[in-house]
Parts: sequence; structure tokens; C-alpha cells
Amino acid sequence: MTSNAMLVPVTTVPPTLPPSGRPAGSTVARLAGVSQKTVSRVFNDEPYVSAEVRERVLRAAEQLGYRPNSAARALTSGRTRRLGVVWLGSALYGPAQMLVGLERAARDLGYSVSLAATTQGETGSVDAAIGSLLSQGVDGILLSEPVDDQPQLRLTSQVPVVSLGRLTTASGTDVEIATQDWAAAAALATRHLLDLGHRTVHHVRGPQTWWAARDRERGWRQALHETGREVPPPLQGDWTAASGYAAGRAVLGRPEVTAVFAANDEMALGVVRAQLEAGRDVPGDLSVVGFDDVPSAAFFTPPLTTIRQDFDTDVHTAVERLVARIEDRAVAADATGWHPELVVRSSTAAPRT
Amino acid sequence: MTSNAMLVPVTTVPPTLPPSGRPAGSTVARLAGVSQKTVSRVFNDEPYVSAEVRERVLRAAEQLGYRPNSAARALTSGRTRRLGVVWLGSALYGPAQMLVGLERAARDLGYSVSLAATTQGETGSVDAAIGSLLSQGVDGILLSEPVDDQPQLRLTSQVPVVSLGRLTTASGTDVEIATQDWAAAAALATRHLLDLGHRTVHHVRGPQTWWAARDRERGWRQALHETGREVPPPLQGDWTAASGYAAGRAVLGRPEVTAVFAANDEMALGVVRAQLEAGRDVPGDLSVVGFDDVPSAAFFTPPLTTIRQDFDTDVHTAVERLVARIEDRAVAADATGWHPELVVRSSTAAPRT
DNA sequence: TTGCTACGATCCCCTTCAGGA
DNA sequence: ATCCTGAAGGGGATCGTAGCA
Repeated sequence: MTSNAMLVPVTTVPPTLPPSGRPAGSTVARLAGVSQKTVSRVFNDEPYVSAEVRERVLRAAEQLGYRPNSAARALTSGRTRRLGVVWLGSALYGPAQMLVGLERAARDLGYSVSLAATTQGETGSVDAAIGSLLSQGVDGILLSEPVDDQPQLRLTSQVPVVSLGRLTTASGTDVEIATQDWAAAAALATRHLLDLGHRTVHHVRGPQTWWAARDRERGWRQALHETGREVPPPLQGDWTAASGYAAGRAVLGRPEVTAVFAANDEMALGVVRAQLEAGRDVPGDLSVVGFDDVPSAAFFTPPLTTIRQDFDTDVHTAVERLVARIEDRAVAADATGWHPELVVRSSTAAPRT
Repeated sequence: MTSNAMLVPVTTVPPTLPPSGRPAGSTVARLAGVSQKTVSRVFNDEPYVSAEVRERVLRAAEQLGYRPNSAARALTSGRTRRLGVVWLGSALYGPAQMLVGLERAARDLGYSVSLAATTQGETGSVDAAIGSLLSQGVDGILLSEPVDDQPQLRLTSQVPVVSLGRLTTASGTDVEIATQDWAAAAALATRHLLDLGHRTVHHVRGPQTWWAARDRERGWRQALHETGREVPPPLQGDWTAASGYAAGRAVLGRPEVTAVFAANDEMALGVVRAQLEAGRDVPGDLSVVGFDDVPSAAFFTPPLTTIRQDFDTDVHTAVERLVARIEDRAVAADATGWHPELVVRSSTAAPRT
């Protein structure tokens, strides 16, 4: 590139940075005296760049504050290295904890995260969220809590989708499910109460649109069936302590109810509160087990017996599978290394005889 | 550019859809018998497209499953219509609730959300998160809980940044702060206890890296100063019930401690638990006030007196300001329509005389 | 190592065509 | 007729990067 003075172009190039407002790779290239392609090579760790050139490019980039334009990158490569997460917009412990894990797992694999929240009880909001994510051009989608009456999931053919929960309508979609069977954990809780000598166990379940609620209810039923107990009709809750409180009041006049398994810790707290407020004793008059082991559960009064959840395991394998499908790699055999665990505290005891 | 048959290129164009794997606007244009530019017009609601042509384009797009490529759009326009949120990866109620509000507010304004979590206590993680978001090409950044020892915020000059909390190091950065003064709310809690007749109020504070913790401590100090009370050294917590429990145990042997204001509800729960476990009564022997009014607080034993937070107000104005700056609009005067509110339940009472 | 080019959209500017002055 | 104005739509350059020769 021998440039003689005569040919210096008329095009007075301003230190161009529109419209992104940021320097481009070509600017870096000019400063470093190399081609734009070489700059690209350096930033993608491609071979055939001498250490010296690499160094020069990096210095020039540093000086200009250059960083690769992800939009341009996405345009040519067809991939964004971004995952979409369909999240139930809720400050509930479970979903929040899952989101934390998802973000971290994605980041560890070199992906960023776009969030699309759904609104509970709003029909079609899962589909809307998926549509929004597809428009943003994510490489894959995670369904963190696919709460919906009838998600159509029509749009899923475009990118891989992994769900962290079983769907009510799994009709022929190629959505992959990555989750453990929480029914086993619920059975654990139920058996704990039976082992203490309770005749049967009542259940405060969560909203039926949540797979987590359905799983837990199923586990409770199984445990009762296996031991030949009567299966009382479940009490309906909505995850909140208030709904647990309502359920707790509902059983106040029924002395045959001696043990309750609530589908999460907040509802268990509500059940307990209803008893204490009515002058009954927990666990003396009623044993209560929760689910999740929220960090505060150990400090409830009485400290709550519950099932410890480990969201991270499920979440990690889900993200790994999704990324594997995106990158067309073989899916690693799932290493379900972790098992739900019963944490016995002081809200359960043998029934009064 | 007259092309005679001889020059018709060898390039047999396949029904192209690489590398995005999705049909492009030009494909839609061909099917609809219009130019690519017209397709662009239709999808941007630009004028000068007849109703009939618009209809034809939309039908063709529908048929092909076309949706505009956001990467290409971002490349030419220089904006992504995405906001970056720096989030403390934590399932704590406050941050989770804020995130819910942020997503919704952004969506309402036509922006999507990219998430970058920070790791508590990891130096430079706020800067790393910001860097990651900038690399993704967000139009603006929200700092939801700027927890860091010394965030450098060097990179902020590139896009507008709005913080939901006061920063420890506000050194000359053009970060805008959008938040109410929570000190007033903390003062409210403190005065409630003083009004009940307590000599002074002890405080379990949160981590000093959190602005929320600093604000609340400041409000507590102010209330004590204004009424000429002694300001006891604060007890240090970390937001968890466990840390509140430790603080609660620490004051067990000190009968002069009759009232505690904890910086959040979980720590308050821990304080209460330590008392009850030791056979002391709440509020009989110790009054306790929390902060946040988490949904479960009403079902603690005893039901917790606390300050009701409304995250939505702050969050909405923050997002609105950020978007206004992005779009170079005048910033609307902030309408602080909401005031923190004391919720009196059963964990506070007059001291024993 | 380097150019050249494509990726898919936007932006600026152009042409065409009615209809009215 | 000439000129103009506004609607309707097209053409080409361009954004910043990665693939191919």
C-alpha cells in the first residue's frame, strides 16, 4: 500500500464512527497498519497471526476503545450467542433462584441472557414472550416456568427450546425437558410424616398451571397410595403465605387432620400461622412440612421441616443441553448428581395419641 | 446496467436463507412483487404505502414466517432497542422484585432486556457486567443494585446509565440516580418505636456496599439524633435471617435493648427467632421492626411490623428516564407519587416498665 | 496474510404518476 | 400546455464483521 502524496484522496474521512458511535474494526486496522480481516482474526483467536501483529492490533484496539460490534457479527454469522429466558415475572423464591442459576450457567458457556417475562394467568403470554425473544434473534430459548393454559409454541421450530418443567401440552413440539422428577422429593416429605405415625397426610398444592405444583402433588399421591392410605382432597393454594393461611384455617375444625404437606415453604408458613393464631400447637396438634428450604425456613417459628431444593443442578444441565443443541454437539449424558433432601426441623412430630 | 443474456451469472441462487436460516425481507419482496424497501416500509409503519400493497406484503411475510432481522436493523440504525440490566445475582426479595418491574417497564416502552449478573463481593464485577452489556450493544444500562467496592464505571461514556441506588464512588461519572430517599422510611420505623416509649432503638444493618443499607442506617441515625437519643453502635448483618439471628443472640444478655430496627424483614425474622428460642417474648421483651414488607411478613410469628416498599415506582421512573435519555427526549419531571408506609402488626409494643 | 463480498436492513435520493393551478 | 405538489415506490450506498479464494 504505497501511497504517494498526489493520490491522497479527496474524501476527507472524518474519524468515522456513525451510526454506532463506536470505532470499527477497520479503524483499528488502519491504526495498526493491517487489514480489517486481520483485526477480525485477532479478536476471534484465529491462527495465522504473528504474535507481533496481534500485539499491535490489540494495542490499537485498546487505544481506540474498540470492541467488536455484536450486531455485525450476528449478521454475518447468523448467531448471536444469546439465550432467551422465558421467565415468570415474579419475586417468588424458586423462579428467582432459577434465574440466578441460568444467568451464571449461560455466562460460563459464553452466552448472554435476554429476559422475557410472562404474566401469570394471561393467556398466550408464553407465546408472546417466545415471539419477542425470536425477534431479538436469540440462538435458543429456555422455558424457566412454562406457566400457561395452552401454550401453542408454534414458533419453536426456529431455534432449540429447552424447558425446565413438564408442559401441560407437549403435543408434538420438539421442546426438550430437562428437569428431575420432583415427585420423588414430595414423596419423601409425605413418607416422613407417615413414618412419624400420622394416619394420612393432607396437601396444600400450588397452582395447577405450574409443573412444579403438579409434580409435588403427584409425589404426595404416590406415597399415600404405596402405603395404602386414604388420599384426602388437596387444598388449593397459590404459593403465597396468605393462601396457606386460608388452607390452615379451613382445617381448624377438623381434628382428624394431623399432618399437612404444603407445596412450598411460604404456604407452610401460612398453615402454621393459622394454627398458632387459633391457639393450637405446631407440631403438637398439627405437623407441617414445606418444600424448597428457603433460607428463612430455619428461622420460622417453629423452624420448618422441609425439602431442600437444589435448583442449580437442573438449571445447569438445562443450559448445557440447550447450548449443545445450538452448537450441534452431542448432548452429554445427563449427570443427575443431586438428590432432593429432607431437612427435619421442628414443625413435625408424632401425632398426639 | 444492461445485462445481456450472455452475462447472466453462473451463480444459481438457491432459495437463499443462510446463514440466519430465516427468510429475508428481499424474499418477501419477491413474493409480494414489490421492492425490498417497500417491505421495510411496511414493517416500520412508514407512510406512502397503499393499503393494498401493505396487505400483500403482510400476507407474503406471514406465509414465509418472516420477521425482521434485529441484527441487521441494529447494524444500520445503530440502536438495538435493548436495555442492559446489571443485577445482583440473588434471589433476595428486593432485587427480584425490582427485576420484575424493570422488565415490565422496559417492555411497556418497547425495549427488551439483557441481564448481566454480578457476584456479590467480587471486585470489578459491576464493571465486568457493564462491559458485557456494552459488547452486546445495549442502548442504555440500568444499575439495579450497584454493589461493589469500587466500581470504576470507566465504560459508561458510551451509553446512558441510570442507577437505582446511590453509588459509593460517584466520582464525576455521568450516572444518573433515580431513587427515592429511603432514609425517610427508616426514620419512620425508628420513630414508631420511640413513640411507643422505647429509650432508644438498636439497628441491624445490611452490608455497607448496598446503598439500600446505607440509606436505612442513615434514616435510623437521623431519627435518633432529632429526638436527642443515644445512638448505639449498629449490629452488622448481611440481609439473611441467619445474620439477624446472630444479631439477636448478641443482644440476649442486654436487658437495656428493648427495640430493634432491622434493615430488612429476613433479618428481623432472625432477631425474633433468637428471642423466642431463648424463652423471651416478642414484643413483650423486645420490639422488632423490619423493612420491605415481604408477602410473608404478615404470617410470621408474631406478624411483623415493617415498612412497606414499593419498588415499582422507583423502577418505572428509572426506566423512563433512561429511555428518555436514549431517545434524546426531555426528561419528564419526576413524579414521586408514592411514599413509604409503616405497617403496624404485632411485633412491636411499649417496653415493659 | 490480504482483498472482495455477502449478510439484511436503513437512509438518502430518485423516478413515476395523478391531479390541480 | 406548463408547472407544481404530493403520493407511491424503487435504487444504491452503507453499517461492521466473517467466509472464501
